[in-house]
Amino acid sequence: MARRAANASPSPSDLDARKGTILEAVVAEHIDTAQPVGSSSVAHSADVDVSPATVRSEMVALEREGYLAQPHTSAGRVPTDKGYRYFVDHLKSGVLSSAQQYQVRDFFANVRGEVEDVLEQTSMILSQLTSYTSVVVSAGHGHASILSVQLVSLDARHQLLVTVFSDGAVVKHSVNTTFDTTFVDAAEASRQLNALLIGTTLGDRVQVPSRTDSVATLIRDAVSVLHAVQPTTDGEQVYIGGSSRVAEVFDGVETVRKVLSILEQELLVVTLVQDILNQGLSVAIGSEHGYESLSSCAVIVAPVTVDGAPAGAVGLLGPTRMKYREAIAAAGMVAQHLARHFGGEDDLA
Amino acid sequence: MARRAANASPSPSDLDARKGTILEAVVAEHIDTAQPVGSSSVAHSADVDVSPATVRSEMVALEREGYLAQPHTSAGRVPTDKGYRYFVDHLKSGVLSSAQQYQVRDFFANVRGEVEDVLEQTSMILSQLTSYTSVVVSAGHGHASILSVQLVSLDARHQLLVTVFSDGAVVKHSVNTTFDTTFVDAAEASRQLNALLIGTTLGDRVQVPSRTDSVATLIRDAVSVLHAVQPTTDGEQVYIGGSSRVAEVFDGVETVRKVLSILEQELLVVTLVQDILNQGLSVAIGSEHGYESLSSCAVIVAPVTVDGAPAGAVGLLGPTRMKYREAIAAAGMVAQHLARHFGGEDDLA
DNA sequence: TGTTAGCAGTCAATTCTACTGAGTGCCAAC
DNA sequence: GTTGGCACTCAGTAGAATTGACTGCTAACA
Repeated sequence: MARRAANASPSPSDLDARKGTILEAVVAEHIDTAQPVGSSSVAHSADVDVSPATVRSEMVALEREGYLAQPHTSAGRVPTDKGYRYFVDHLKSGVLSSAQQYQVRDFFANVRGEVEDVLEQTSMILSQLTSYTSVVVSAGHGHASILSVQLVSLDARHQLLVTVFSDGAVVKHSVNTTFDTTFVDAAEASRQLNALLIGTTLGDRVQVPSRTDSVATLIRDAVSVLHAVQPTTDGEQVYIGGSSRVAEVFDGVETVRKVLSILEQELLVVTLVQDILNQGLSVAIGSEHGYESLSSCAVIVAPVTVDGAPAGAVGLLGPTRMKYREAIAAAGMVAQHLARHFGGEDDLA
Repeated sequence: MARRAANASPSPSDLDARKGTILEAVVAEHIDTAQPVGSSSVAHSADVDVSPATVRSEMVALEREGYLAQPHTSAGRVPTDKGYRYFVDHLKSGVLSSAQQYQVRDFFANVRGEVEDVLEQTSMILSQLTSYTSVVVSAGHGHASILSVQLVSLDARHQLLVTVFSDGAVVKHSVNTTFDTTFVDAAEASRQLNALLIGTTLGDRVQVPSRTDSVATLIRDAVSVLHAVQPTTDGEQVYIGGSSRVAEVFDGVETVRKVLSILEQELLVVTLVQDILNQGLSVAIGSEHGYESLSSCAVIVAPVTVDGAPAGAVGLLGPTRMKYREAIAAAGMVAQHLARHFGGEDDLA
């Protein structure tokens, strides 16, 4: 896969072959064992055939260049974020085990129900597949056009504005008035709102009636409520799967707490995923994403594109020493299946 | 508050005054310190004025009767679930600090937005107030009547059925057909569905047309999709606040994982809360609720009643050694404000 | 010049031991 | 029935000794 980071350091940061091999061996072993890696185990690893002493001198160099770090003098080396970055950038693309592939295919072949349910279940299966916490983000309907709007009266002063978008999203907004509204007025407002809004997107400005009668006021209120999108979001949904994995995968109560606390804030998660995609990355390691409290995490994202338009993303959140190969493969495969699932193919539900 | 458990043991399990005082002192101190409690600290506590030796002999009795347990020979005593139960049953009702009361009042005075948002924020504030994980459950719309149904065409074979309930809930269902549907047919089906369903509840059976034309088929499909409620749920929503608290409040990775894993399963949480309410309890301690993996948890629930009908519940989840007095008071106060917020009072949003 | 073996040194982690002190149960005196 | 006192238990801790997994350095080697 060997995705190059768009924001990679000016020099291509390519190490000579032997240093590269050694670094990769260190990272691979550290991911496996979670322990500092010593020179001898690297020297005995498959791709390296120099003595421990040579490995040691190379490690000194790698440490000086910032790829490795030493917890204390008499310990082995541990990769830094930069070390992981090199590793990920030079990763050969992986594939899932056939059992896992089967599981994904089987899931998408049989999944039924509303979009929301599918995304939620997708998130669960992705987490199950990787044993990391997964995140599925669906794009907002900011660019979807309106198919229908309807005002439903709850009582004389409370209306419910129900809007249906071309992407199948249904959104409700309360419209409260300071005057009583008759059913007739509500129906008339509904009719005019439809005429006004169908085919527009939330970004389009529309010409609202300036009259002062109750129907016109109702229409103005409804449009303004509808268009009052949050500055930070336009209806993205987040589905988090396997948040309990956080407790398994990270060590230290404080880390677990921090990560959970981030996951609680859905807006933050959306922003995080979009930031990473905007940086052109597919993996953000440690401090790369700029979220202080996720500095011991790596985030993998795979965009989901339906009919050429971005439709969301799937992500995985794990420790920096996560199994990148498998996780990237899983996220990629799920993203692809998700895209196909929502792309033209008719689902038989 | 001194709520008696509906399922309390046959005998009212009332200890003589001194035993009771001692037990309460043990529980109170254990809640405070998380440490086994010894005879001397109990003897020196405010409400007890006998010597440590006497306390010891009473403790032996309390242990024999199952209220206390000893982690090991030379340690103090720790309350059992039964001990906590006694403590909770004899708890005097507490009140929140005035700062906390102010916070709740202020919150409910200023909160705006859709029901869902209010509930979500309520859950957050309750968690913040108590530093436990909070759960807010809204009742399903199984008993709400239908205000409006509308079929919106996504394309020739995919319709969206949008249903508005009298409680303000909006629900969508996909209706997919194997034949092409014209806009005219969809509109006609929509009209007839309205005539058929408005005023009914999901429990009511309705007479669907038996004709075989496309409009009638569409109507039948729509009604069956709508009425195909899950056997286990009828649209309850769960809002969980402060799940990151789990990491602070429980010790042991495994416990944290188990609890998070329960919280991930929203259906389970709804069932749990309803089970507890059905048992007539307001607090379920340890094994009382029958969920194996929550055996080290206590759950506090307070029902929310709007206009005489159950409208949901708020809950708190903490370790068995939680601060019951404060937590019960907080849950109670929030439940009450929530009821008032949705009961008749006009919100000015 | 780059690679290697060997060696001395470092330091976290482990193990062992001894000790401390909180807490008990029991008993005899009140 | 209550209490003080005493012997006993045992988890937790602190300190010392040991281990062993590393390193960096240096001298020999190809």
